[in-house]
Amino acid sequence: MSDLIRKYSKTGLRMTAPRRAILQALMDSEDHPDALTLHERAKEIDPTVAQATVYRMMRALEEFGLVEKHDFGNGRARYEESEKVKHDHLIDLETGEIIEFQDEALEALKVSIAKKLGFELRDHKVELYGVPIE
Amino acid sequence: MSDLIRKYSKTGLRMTAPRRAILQALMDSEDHPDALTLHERAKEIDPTVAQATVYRMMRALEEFGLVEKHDFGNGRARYEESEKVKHDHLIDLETGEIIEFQDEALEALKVSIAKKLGFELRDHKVELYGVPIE
DNA sequence: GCCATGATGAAAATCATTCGCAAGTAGGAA
DNA sequence: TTCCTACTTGCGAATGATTTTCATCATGGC
Repeated sequence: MSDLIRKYSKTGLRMTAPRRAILQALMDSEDHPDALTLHERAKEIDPTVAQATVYRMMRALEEFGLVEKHDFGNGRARYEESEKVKHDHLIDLETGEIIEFQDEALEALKVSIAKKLGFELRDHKVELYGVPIE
Repeated sequence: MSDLIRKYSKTGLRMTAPRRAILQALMDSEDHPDALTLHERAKEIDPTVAQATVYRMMRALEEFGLVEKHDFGNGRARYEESEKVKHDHLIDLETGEIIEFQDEALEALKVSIAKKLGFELRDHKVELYGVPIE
């Protein structure tokens, strides 16, 4: 059984057809869809889902930490399921493709920099923008 | 004479009263103002400056690299004069205050991670969000 | 099965930002 | 200096993403 569904059931939020469709669309996504794209995908499962419901759902999922919201600079927020292993993103400026990466040294450095400044790190955002070599 | 004015004159864009006011407001700012705040400040110098002009000007300044645009997650883009020494930001989640920092190891790591993934780093965004220790 | 509390769809409302346009002006050319 | 034209401006309307309103509907504990 999916992790996301299990986590969702722990939030106390009601399970409804639109929400099931949105959760399913999210689990089926391998990319980082924005709300409108997610709406398209959810409608394939349940054609009655409204845009507003997707926006409401994404906000709720984000508040409960089940989903992460990103702004990759193109005007629409994009989402991905939260995972145990944190990763950051590199955006290919030529294709818009998003590459995920995970780097221990970087994680450690973030914590250490925050501490040096007198802060406890609560959240962070690292995005690299680049072009393919050659 | 200000660096910003000098750099602006090299862009080929015309110098007008509204633009001079916006540039001055920017130079007088020690924080990371958003477009509307900048509009307020520019109006103190030249009360006729319109919002649209501020937005147009900020877009132009960004395109010429004289200014950096940030999204610290509060819905409005915020700006700061570009500087020779690059720095990143740590946002105090309790006060909203923005602390600038510069870390050699972090800069090097960003380049190295991008290269390892087969990319040439063109731009990046690092934001740490934290709460003061104690 | 009942019903209070949540959830939903549709459309209107917000908010930051951009655009259209008619009128004004910087600044190189003559 | 004066002219002329392309660049700018202010204003208000337009946009586009996201949020809210509201009347109606449905979940899930009892």
